[in-house]
Amino acid sequence: MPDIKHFDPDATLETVVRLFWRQGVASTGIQDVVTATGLNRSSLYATFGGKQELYFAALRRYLEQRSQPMFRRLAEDERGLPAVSEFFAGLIEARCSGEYAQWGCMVSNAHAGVENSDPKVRDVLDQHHRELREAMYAALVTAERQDQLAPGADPGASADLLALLAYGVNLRSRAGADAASLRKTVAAALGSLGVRAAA
Amino acid sequence: MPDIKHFDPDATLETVVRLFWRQGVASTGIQDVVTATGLNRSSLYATFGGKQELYFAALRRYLEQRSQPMFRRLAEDERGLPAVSEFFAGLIEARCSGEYAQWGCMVSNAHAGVENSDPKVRDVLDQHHRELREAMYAALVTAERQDQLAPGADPGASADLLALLAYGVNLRSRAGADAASLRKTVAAALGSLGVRAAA
DNA sequence: GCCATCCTGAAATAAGGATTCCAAGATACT
DNA sequence: AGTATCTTGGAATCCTTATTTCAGGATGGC
Repeated sequence: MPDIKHFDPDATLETVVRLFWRQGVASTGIQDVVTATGLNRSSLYATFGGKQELYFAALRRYLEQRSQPMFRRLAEDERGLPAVSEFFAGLIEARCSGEYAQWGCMVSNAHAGVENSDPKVRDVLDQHHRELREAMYAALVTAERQDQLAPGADPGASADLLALLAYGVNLRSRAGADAASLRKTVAAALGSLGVRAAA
Repeated sequence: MPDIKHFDPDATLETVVRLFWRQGVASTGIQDVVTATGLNRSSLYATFGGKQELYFAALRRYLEQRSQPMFRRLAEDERGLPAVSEFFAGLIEARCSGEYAQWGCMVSNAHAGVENSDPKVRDVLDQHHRELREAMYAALVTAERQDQLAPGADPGASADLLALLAYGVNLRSRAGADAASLRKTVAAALGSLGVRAAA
């Protein structure tokens, strides 16, 4: 009966993610998407709908494919503070060097743009924040069980703090902040939480 | 000889600041500026140049009129930790309620957009960060002199941390984060620095 | 091999973007 | 008052935008 798709929607969406991630939604035209994906306008609209829906699909994909795996790894790491330390080390590495250097975080970027006026987008932002905070909280509770936290340190409040700190890292790295100084800042934050600074 | 301007460039620029602050540069058209300021395209271009120059002038004005006064007040406050605490209280208040609620910080927003690809813009972002950090540092050194800091707390590293935390507050508040939870997070951060949580 | 069904390509549409131009009006010095 | 100089309003320019349309090509069950 019908013809089948002549392209891979998933690979296409991944290309679109990178476009919106780097340039934001307002500065990315459909023409950019057409050029980057190599497929046709008609196929784009037929598969994903308009620009707004395309952006939303890309944002969701970023959350699921990029953010959540990191959150899961953090939450399930049983080492406590070293897990948190490693999370930030990986974050800073990814933000400051390699293919995605100075791209920031697509979700963090979405906070600052007009994207966030769409309620569905805002839901994704809130979900991202909630999941980041809870992963951090899980790691800190694990740390507390292993007596890695300074007396009086509250895992809940500390999770909030470290989550916000991650947004700061994402933002500043997009403007070219130095990886070394970001690492030092994170180390200081973790040092103030733990009985001893975590490697 | 010449005619004089029939409008106040300074008041106009303030209007433009609010446009770019709220919507970003990519989503704000010259038509929006014309409508909001009430003046004519010709006058706009003759006075400020094109859109990019207009945005840059607005960004500088934001830094000078909005950010730097806050930084100065923080740096010159002799109370130590209560000065830092009050800085964040005012920040959260301004970001979450009143005229500019959910607008975020124009400089923080610029980090996430394509604005930051302009080297001149990036210089402003760096200057903003440097001045924020140094104001924070000055307040923390004052706090240290008054024995308000926990033993082993480093004012330099803590200044870095609190500066990044401010970006996190700016970002999350733009997406509608709750003022109360932001306050709690900041309180926890300051509590981990001081011998006792500052009011 | 047929045909309904979908995909594809490229052009067409309609709206909006930034920027420029020019004639008309206002100014302040001589 | 005259005039050179600037400002102003509004139209005009040219480019880019998102979205739609449609004719033709490919597909797979019958």
